Amino acid sequence: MTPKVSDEYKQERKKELIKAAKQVFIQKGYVHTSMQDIMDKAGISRGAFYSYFDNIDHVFIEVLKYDDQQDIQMFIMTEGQPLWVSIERWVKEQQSNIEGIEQSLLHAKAEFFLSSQYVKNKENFPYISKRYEQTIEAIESVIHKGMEQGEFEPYVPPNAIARYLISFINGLMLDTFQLGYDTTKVNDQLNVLLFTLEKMINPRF
Amino acid sequence: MTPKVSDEYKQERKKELIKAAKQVFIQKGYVHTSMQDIMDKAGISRGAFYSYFDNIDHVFIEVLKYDDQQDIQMFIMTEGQPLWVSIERWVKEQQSNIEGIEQSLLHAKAEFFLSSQYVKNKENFPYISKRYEQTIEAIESVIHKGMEQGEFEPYVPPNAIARYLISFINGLMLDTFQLGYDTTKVNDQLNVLLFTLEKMINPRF
DNA sequence: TTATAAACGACATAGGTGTATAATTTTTTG
DNA sequence: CAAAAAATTATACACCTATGTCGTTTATAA
Repeated sequence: MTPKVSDEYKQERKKELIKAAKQVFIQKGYVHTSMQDIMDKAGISRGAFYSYFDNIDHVFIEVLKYDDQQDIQMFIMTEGQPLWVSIERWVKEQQSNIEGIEQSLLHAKAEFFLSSQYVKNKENFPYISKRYEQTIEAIESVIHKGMEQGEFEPYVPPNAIARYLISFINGLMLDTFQLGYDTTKVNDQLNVLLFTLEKMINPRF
Repeated sequence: MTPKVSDEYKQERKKELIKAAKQVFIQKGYVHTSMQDIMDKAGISRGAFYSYFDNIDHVFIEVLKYDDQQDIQMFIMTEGQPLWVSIERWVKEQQSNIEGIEQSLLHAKAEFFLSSQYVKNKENFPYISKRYEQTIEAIESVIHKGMEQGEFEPYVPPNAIARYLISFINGLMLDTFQLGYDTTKVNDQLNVLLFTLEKMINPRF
C-alpha cells in the first residue's frame, strides 16, 4: 500500500515550480501572469499544478518567501567597521538592485501590493505586513546600535528615518519603471539620499 | 438632413463620461475597472461609449488630462513670500493629497504606470512622460529662482533634488496604499522630508 | 416625411479559472 | 514477478467575464 512518492520529491518539485513561477513573474509582472503561463513554463499540467497551489496569489506569496530567503543577509553588518560604512554599503546594494530591475521581482511585487486581493484583504496575507515591519525594525535597530555606541546622534526619530528610507527606495523603483534607469538618474538620487541620511543621522567619523 | 447634435453637446457628453470614468477609477483603481463598469456608471450603452473611446487606456488618459487640468496651480508661488515658505506649503499640500488618497486617482495612476500597455509601449503615450518632465522642471525652476535671488545655495544639483522629491512622494504613496495612512506615519515622514530639503537647499532666512 | 447621426444591445471571440474524471505512474503485496 | 491499490498527473469540461464589432432602432434636423 501507500505508493506515495517521497516527501523530498514533492518538496523538490514544488521548489522547481516556484522557480519557474518566479521567472514568469519577473518576465511578465504580476498582473499579466496567468496560471497557464506558469504551467507552460514549468511544463506541468493544470491538474498537477492545482494540487500544489490553490490560486495565483498563493503562488506569488510562495515565490515571495522563496525570494526573501535569498537575501536575508541584507542588513548583516560587517563587524569591526563603523556602522555608517555598512549603511553606505546597503545603499550601494540598492543601486545594483535597481540596475537589475528588469531581472528582479520588484515590478511584480509593486503590482501585487497595488492590484492583488491583498489590497482588499490584508488580514489574509499576514506574511506581507510582517515582512515590511521586519525591514523597518532591522534598519531602526542599526540606528539604535549606532546611538548606543556613540557613533550616531540623529536629529530625527530612528523609526521615522527607517520609514523614510523605505519610502524613498520604493519611490525610486517606481520612477525607474516609469522612465528607465538612466532617465531616472538613480545614481544622483542615491547620492542625494546618502547626503540626507548623513545629515539626519549625524555620524561622528 | 444631418440630424447631428451640436458639437458642444458632444463635448459636454464626453466630459460627463470622463467624470463618470474618473469616479469609477477612484473607486476600483485602474486594473479592476472594466469598460462595462464605466458604461454602467455613466448610464450609456456599449455602442455609444465605444464611439467616444477606443479602449480603456484611451479613457484613462483622458481622465488623467481632465484631472491634471484641475490642479495646474500646484506650484504657483505666492508673490512676495520667501520661496522656502512656498515649498513648505507644497509639502503640506502633498500631505492632504495623501490623507485623501482613497478619494483620489493616485492608486489608479500608480496601477496604470505599472500595469497598463504604457509599460510596454511608452512611445504611444507621449502625454505621460511629458507630464513627468514638466513636474520636474517646475520644481527645478523654483530652486533655480531661489538661487538667483540669493535665497538658496544648494549643496546638490537642483535637478537631482527635484527628482528626489518626486521619488520620495511616490514612495510615500505606495507605502500608504500598502499600510494605510496611520501606520505609514505620513506626517513624520514628511517632516523628515522637510528636514532633508532644508539641508540640501540651504535657505538663508 | 425622410435622411442620417447617434445610441442601443446582441453577438462572436477570446482567455482565464477551478474541477471532475480519466490515464498513468509508482509502490506494495501476494 | 505480477498485479492491485494508491498517489500523482493529464485532459477535457463547464463556467465566467471581458472585449470590440455590427446590424438595428431611435430621434432629430431639414
